[in-house]
Amino acid sequence: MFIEVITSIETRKLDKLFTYEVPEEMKKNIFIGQNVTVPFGKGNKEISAIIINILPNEYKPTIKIKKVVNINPNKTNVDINLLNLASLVQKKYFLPLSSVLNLMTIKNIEVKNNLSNKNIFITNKGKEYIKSLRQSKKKELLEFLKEKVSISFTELIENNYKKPVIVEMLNSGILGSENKLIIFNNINLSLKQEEVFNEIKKSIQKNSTSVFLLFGATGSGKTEIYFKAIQETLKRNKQVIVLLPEINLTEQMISRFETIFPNNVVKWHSQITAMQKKKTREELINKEKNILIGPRSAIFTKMNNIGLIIVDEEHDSSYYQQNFPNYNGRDVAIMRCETENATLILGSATPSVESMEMVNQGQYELLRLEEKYFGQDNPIVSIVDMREELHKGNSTIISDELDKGIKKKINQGEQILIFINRRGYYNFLMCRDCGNVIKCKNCNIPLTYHEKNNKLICHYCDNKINKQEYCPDCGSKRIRGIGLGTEKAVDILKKKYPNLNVARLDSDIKGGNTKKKSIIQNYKDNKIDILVGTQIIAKGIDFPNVGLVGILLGDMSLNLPDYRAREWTFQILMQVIGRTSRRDKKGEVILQTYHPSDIIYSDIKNFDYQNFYKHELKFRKRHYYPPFGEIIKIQFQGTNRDSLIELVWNSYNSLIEKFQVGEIFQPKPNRIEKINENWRWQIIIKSNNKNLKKNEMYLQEFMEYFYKNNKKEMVYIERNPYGLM
DNA sequence: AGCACGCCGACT
DNA sequence: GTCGGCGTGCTC
Repeated sequence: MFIEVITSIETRKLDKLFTYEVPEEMKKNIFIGQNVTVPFGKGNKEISAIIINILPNEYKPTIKIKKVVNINPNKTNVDINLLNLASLVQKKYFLPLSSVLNLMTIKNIEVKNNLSNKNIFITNKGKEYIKSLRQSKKKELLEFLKEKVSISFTELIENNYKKPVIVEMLNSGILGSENKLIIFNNINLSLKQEEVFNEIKKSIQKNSTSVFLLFGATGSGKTEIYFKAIQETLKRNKQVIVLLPEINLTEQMISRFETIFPNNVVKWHSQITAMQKKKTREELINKEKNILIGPRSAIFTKMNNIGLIIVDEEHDSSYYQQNFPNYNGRDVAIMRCETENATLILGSATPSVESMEMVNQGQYELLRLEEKYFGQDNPIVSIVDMREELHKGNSTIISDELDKGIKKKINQGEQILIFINRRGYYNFLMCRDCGNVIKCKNCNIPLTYHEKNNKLICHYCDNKINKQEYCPDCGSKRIRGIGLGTEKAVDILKKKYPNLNVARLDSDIKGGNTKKKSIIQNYKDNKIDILVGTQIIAKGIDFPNVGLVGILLGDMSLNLPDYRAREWTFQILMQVIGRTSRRDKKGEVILQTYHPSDIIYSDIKNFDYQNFYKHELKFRKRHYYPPFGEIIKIQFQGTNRDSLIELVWNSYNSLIEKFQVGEIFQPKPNRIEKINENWRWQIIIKSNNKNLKKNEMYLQEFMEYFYKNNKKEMVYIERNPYGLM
C-alpha cells in the first residue's frame, strides 16, 4: 500500500506530494487526512505529514520509496471537509498547502476547568463539621451554604468569600461542586429579536449554507441572538465556532458565554501545554465541548460537526492576518460554511462595505436589529469647521464650541471623552486654510509626503509629484502636515483646564492591562473628568456618565493611503459616537474637522448608513476597489539588493504581457526597504473582478516559475493587504 | 527548511 | 597536511 503525503515543512520547494509505503500492520489505520510520521531527507529525520491520497493497488513505484514510521493518533488529523477548505484557502491566498494544514493541526486551545461554571453546595460531612467550628469566616460560609441548595461559585466570591478557602474545603470533602444546570430558556428576546432569530433558525434547521449579515448597534441585542442561535444549533446536536476580534477576547466576554453554556465552551489561546491541547481537541472532536471561541485562527480548528459559525464585528481588521500565511478569517469562515453546510452569522454595528454589497447582490441576507441609531435617541452631533476656527484666530486644537461643551457638561456633573484617531501616522500634507489634501489622479487615494526627496507619492501606483508650495485649490501657502497625539492633547487640556482631572488611555500606557483597567475604573468612578484616548476608548467599554464626546481630528484617518480609509473613518467615528447617549440622557458629540463639507460628515451627523454605503460603493466601483476588484501585492525579498532589483524588474517585464493596461504598477521598494538583512520590493496589481480568475491563474503560474528558477529570493502574494507601504 | 556534499583559505 | 567557511542541491 502506497500513500501520498504533504509534509509539515512550510517551504514552497517542498510543497508537493511525497510517496511512502505503508507497513502491513498500519494499513487498517490509513485514511485521507491522517497525521503520520515519515522519515525525510538525508538524515531520515522523522517529521509529521498529512495523507492526501491513497494510491491504487496497481501502483508500482519507479523511485526509491521509504516507509511510514508511525501513525500519530495524538496529533490532529484533518477530515475531508477540512482538506477541501485547505485547498480553497491555498488557492485563494497563494499559500503552500503545508502552511494551511499547519494552521489546522498546530494549535493551542485552552479549556477552562475553573470553578466559575460550578455550583457549590455543602456536603453531609460539612454539616457535621460546622459543629466543631468556632465562630469564623469559615463557619459563616458554611452556615450560609446550609441555607441554600447550592450557590454559584462566582456569587460566593462576590460575597467576599475567598477562593483558597473554598478550594481547601472542596478538597477535604466538606463542600461539593456540581455543574451549573443548562438552562435553555433563560434568554428573552424582544419582538424584533424574535423576528430576526426566526430567520436564522430556519437556516439552521435546513442544514444549508446561508450567510446572514446581522446589522445592529452596540446594545441592540446581537449577543442574545448569538446565544439563541447557538442553543438552536446545540439542540440539533451540532457544534459552533465563534470568532471575536482580538480586542474582544476578554475574560468577561468568555464568561458571558460560559454562564449561558456551562462546561460547553472552549477558548482559543496561545500559551498552553501539549497535554492540555490534546485533551481539549479530543473534547471538541468527541463532542464533550461544543462551542469554540477564538480569534481568526480558530476558524481552522477541527470539529466534529459544525452547524453554525459566528463572526462578531465582521468588519474588524484583526480578522486579517498581516504576516505569512496571510488570510482573512472572516472570508475563510465563509468558505468553511460552504464546505460544512453550516449557517454563518456576520455581526456588526458598522458592516464592511464588502458585506453590504454582498447583501445588495443577494448573496447574504440582511437582518437588521433596531433601533438605537435610527430613532430619536441619537446623540446630537455638531461638525466644527477647523478652518473657520483658524480664520477666527483660534489656532489651538480645541475649538470654541468644544471648549463651551466641556465647561457645560462638567458643570452638569457629566464626563468628557476625547478621541484622537492616531492611525494617521503617515505624513500627508493639508491646506490649513481650505482643508484640501492632494490625491492621486489615477487612484483617488491621498498622496503621502516623503520628506527625503520632498515629493508626494501614491502608495498604490507610485505616481510622484513635487511638493506644492501653494494649495492648488485656494492658493494658500499654509500647507503643512498635521501631527497630534494623545500625549500632546493631554498636555494641552491640562493647561487649559487646570482644575480638571485629565487622563490618557491608549496602547502606549505602561503597566499593561492592570494599569489600563485601573484607568478605566477611575473614569467609571468619576475620578477622572476628561479621558483622552485612541481606538481603545471606542470599542466595547461602557462609560455610563459620558455627556460629551470630542473628536479632535475627525479627518486624520480619512487621509490614510488605503482604499478603506473612508470606511475606517466612518466605522471608528460611529463607534466613538456610540460611547455617549445612554438611555436617559441625550449625549452630545463635537466633531472637529478640516473637511466639514465631505459627505461622510453629513452621513455621520444624520446617522445615514444607507447614504454612506451608497457613496462608498460608488467610489469603490469606479476605481475597481473591493468588492468590485482586488488589490494584490506581490512582495519580493532577498539579501542582495542588486540581484533582487534585477529579479523584480524581470518579473515585472514578464508579467506585464499578461495583465491589462492599468492593472499592474511598476516595482517599488517597500516603505522600509530593508528589514533584518532582507531587502524588500513590491509590485502592486489592481484587478477588475472580470479579469480576476484569469489574473489569479497568471499569478499561480508566476509563483511556480519563480520558485523553479530562484533559490535565494522569496516572493509572497497578499490579497487586499492593509496599509500599502 | 535542514542537511550533506564540495571545493578553497588560515590553523593545531 | 586538516578544520571549517557557506554555495549548491536534494528531499518520496
